[in-house]
Amino acid sequence: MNGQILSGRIIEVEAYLAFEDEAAHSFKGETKRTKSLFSEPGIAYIYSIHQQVCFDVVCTTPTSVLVRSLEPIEGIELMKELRGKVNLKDLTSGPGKLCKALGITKQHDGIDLVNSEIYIVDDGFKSTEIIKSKRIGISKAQHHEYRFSIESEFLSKKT
DNA sequence: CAGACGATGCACT
DNA sequence: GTGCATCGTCTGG
Repeated sequence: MNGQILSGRIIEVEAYLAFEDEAAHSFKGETKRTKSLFSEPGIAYIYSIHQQVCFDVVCTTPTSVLVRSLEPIEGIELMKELRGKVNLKDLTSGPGKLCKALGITKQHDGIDLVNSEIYIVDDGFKSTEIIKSKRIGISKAQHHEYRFSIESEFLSKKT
């Protein structure tokens, strides 16, 4: 962003299935808001909730993965600037937070995540363990264990 | 147009 | 852990 690289390691995600998942936005069918979900795989689905925005990666439409938490790697100072003065551990520890920290807005909704200014790469990091747990912050279908996180020094600092 | 809702963040206990 | 502010989007009239 602005010639500055902002990067972070994804340490927590949640999966949202196509139609059998009552909590997914795709459950009620396509709307103006969810059109990116039904568009094509490999793009970003960015939606607003309350005063925040959340960032999804569309898999097989309309199935998506919500990026819940990030470990800041590059551009930390700029992230702090974008977020306002916050502690490092709070910089990207939530869907809305990480979007603001990375400068992601709704104008990025539906963009290609391979050839755009926002992209995901494999940094070769091998997690020792994938932690599976129940999803958080939703009112429906909470029993599904579609929340996945990885071991991280950053994560252990939080707790 | 009015009303309801939410994949949140923040302050507080 | 709990409660609430707050606003874009969806739905119904």
